[in-house]
Amino acid sequence: MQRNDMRPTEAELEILQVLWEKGPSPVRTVNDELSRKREIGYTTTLKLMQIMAEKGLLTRLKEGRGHVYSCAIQQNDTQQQMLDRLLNGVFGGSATKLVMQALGNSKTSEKELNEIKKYIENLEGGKS
Amino acid sequence: MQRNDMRPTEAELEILQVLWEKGPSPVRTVNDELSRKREIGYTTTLKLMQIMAEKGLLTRLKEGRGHVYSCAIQQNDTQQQMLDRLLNGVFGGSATKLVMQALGNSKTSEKELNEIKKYIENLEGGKS
DNA sequence: AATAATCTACGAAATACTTCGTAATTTAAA
DNA sequence: TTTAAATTACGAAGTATTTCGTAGATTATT
Repeated sequence: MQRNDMRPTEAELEILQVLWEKGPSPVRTVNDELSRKREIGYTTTLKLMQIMAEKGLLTRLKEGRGHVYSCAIQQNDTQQQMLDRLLNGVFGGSATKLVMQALGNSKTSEKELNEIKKYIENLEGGKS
Repeated sequence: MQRNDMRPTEAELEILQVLWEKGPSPVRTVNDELSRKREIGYTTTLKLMQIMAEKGLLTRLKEGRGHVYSCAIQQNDTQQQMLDRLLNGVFGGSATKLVMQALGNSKTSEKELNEIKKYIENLEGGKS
């Protein structure tokens, strides 16, 4: 399994997002995607991705004229890790507090709220 | 109200945590607290807190030989802001996904799960 | 008042993160 | 095969963050 203490930076996260969504892609694709949100030079994206490959956040394969990059870390693992960080760093470790705040100030639909309720009941079942 | 787009850094967050928990405190107290977790020089903490005061994250009052610092931003606001950031940055904006992940991999007690369920039902009531 | 202890102000080094220019390389097109 | 287009490698500048040393000021002790 991948090293677990990786803390992607803000910029790295943007790139991971694209790759998680679009799957393995060349720099060009990632850069195009990032450019839709903000101005960013091609070589900036390239450099970031090269560094991420060195760090082990991405892997890459030669493909035609350039490379195709893939995420080396799971989206789930990253989510969990960053969640833990927020939980301990800002919510004093209370998942309850975090969950309530997340649901309170967000436009979560009734349907989704119901799903969550079911999910909780499932958890409760598993514990008893 | 306080500016809403403040992004405390990691180190700043540590300090805010202490002040939120202990209330207004001098540098010495904050530094002692931080030192329990990791090695950090007094002047490092001092400098950080001075910068935070400049930025408007903290306020301070002369008190005896030194100063007493207080948080200028609410814990709630900060929690919400960082939650939003995580939500959009890593969970694609889906509070549901985030909540499930938070509950899934954490040792939330049955009692707490129940509280959350009630909280959700309350939300549902408010929406209909 | 002299000495010691504590705190502040200031500057600057050390580190981490982001950005991009340029030159070299590779591939495709003319 | 020459030219053009795309990609890479590399270095380095720019910015933000974290760290701390030193000198000076303030307060408490002797």
